[in-house]
Amino acid sequence: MSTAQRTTQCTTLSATLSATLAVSTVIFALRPVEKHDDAASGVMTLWLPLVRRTSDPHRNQWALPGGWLPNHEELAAAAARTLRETTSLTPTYLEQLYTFGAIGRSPGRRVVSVVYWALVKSDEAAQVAVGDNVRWFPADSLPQLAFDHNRIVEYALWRLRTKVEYSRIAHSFLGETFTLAQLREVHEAVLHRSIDPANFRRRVEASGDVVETGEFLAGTRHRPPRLYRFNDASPPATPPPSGRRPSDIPARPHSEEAP
Amino acid sequence: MSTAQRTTQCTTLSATLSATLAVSTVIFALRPVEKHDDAASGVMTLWLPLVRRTSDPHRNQWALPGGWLPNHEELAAAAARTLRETTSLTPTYLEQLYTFGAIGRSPGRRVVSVVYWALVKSDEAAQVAVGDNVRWFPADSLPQLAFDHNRIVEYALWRLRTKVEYSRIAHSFLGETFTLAQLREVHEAVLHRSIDPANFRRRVEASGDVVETGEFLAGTRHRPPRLYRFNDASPPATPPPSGRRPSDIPARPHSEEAP
DNA sequence: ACAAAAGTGTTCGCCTTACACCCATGG
DNA sequence: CCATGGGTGTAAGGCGAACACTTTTGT
Repeated sequence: MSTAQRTTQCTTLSATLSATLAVSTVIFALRPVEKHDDAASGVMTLWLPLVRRTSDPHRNQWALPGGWLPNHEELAAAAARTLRETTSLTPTYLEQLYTFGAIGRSPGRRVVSVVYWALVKSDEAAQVAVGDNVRWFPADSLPQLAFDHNRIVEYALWRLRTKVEYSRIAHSFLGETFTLAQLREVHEAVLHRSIDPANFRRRVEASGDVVETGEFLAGTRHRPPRLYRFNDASPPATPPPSGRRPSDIPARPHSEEAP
Repeated sequence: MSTAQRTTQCTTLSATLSATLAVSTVIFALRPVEKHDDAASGVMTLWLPLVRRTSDPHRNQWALPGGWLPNHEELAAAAARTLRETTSLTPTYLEQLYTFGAIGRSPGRRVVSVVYWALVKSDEAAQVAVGDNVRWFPADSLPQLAFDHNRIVEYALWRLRTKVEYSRIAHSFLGETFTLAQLREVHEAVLHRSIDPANFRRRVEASGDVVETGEFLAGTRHRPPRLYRFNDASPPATPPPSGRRPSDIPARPHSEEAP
């Protein structure tokens, strides 16, 4: 096949079908809420990092990290890569959220965005180099974002809040070991309401999602709390296309792609 | 911009990024299960229509209805159209399921498929013209399908079964009015297990999702059952990006696209 | 000793389940 | 009048919400 032929075919394809494919990610982390005087209070809330656009549709507006999908890269891998390149974060949780493809969503050409959502640990989030083009925003009070990104974040927030109640994704915000109070803080920050410590303890212990380490956390102002660890053996209760159903199909390593 | 320039740019785009975008749909309907002698028993089960591929990757294998995404057509509209063109069905429910884009899923070029799932009413499903290239299959025992379509159907089935328990999509299988026994049949067929009629009645009545019509269904072998109607005023309890959250954002007519 | 957080016990009300029972109609 | 599905009553078990209470540490 000559170059001319290939080029012609491409023109046809691109004119009649073929919108441009992009991948974006909504990243959530828990960070201490700021006081007026830039001191940090102990209370944690949901934040997300945004990047400032440097090119033209919506130049200078804040937007979700993302980029075009390279032909040779898996969807989830592209999400993880663009996320790392723009914010230098590594997610502990990454799942496809939704695909946005309405015709008018990007001025000019048709763009279809496969959007992922990610959770990162608090300590890692603290190390992000913020600058003129990357900044954290409180998830509940965002400025006006580029494209339809406000709606996307809103949907991702809803997804996070509903999913935290029936799955164990809250662990993704925490380190290897944690106290039940810390785990409760995560739930309280995500759902932003207070939770009865006694009932929370019993619910979590009964779920089998955590196991005692035997260790205690030292250095607290008062009685030292037990440290727990995530229980890898308990069932996921959720199957986005690779979090497989119990039976049949052989699981594949680490991606959520079905072939 | 000259034609040459445009063509060159296109070649670049298509070589480095831009996979091809497709839309497919998993369609579910309830149909009476077949007996060995081709008589129909009264029991209903889940079926889905598949089309036989006529072109080359996986030629002659069964596959989900679908097609390439035209540049000027909304995602959901493309799903509804390809579904109508291949099976002449009109869905009463249509929702985005997931986007499958793994590199090896289609031999040759990279294809990213935005997959929808749909429900159609039983009486309409009965009128589908089956032929050599369109046929109904029981959802639980499919042949080997083209591409990754077996996995896609498996995921759609899981989605249907979990969603039927907390939302009112079961109504989408039924007509304008229905008896509680018919509604229960839908649940039983989807979940394939029997449900206590007494408890089911109370649960549904308490949910507020249905209202009595005052009419009764005549012509049954025994006591005539009440007819109910779907209650449009009760809350959706579910928000794929347009099934909006209670508050803030103005609802948009009928599509699930966020702009 | 006292404040404050860790952790335990107990009660209440709601919802689901199981199952016994009555009701209405066609044959 | 009786078989069959429509429809009602009721009691037991599970689970979350509320809240009183005990335990253990640092200061």
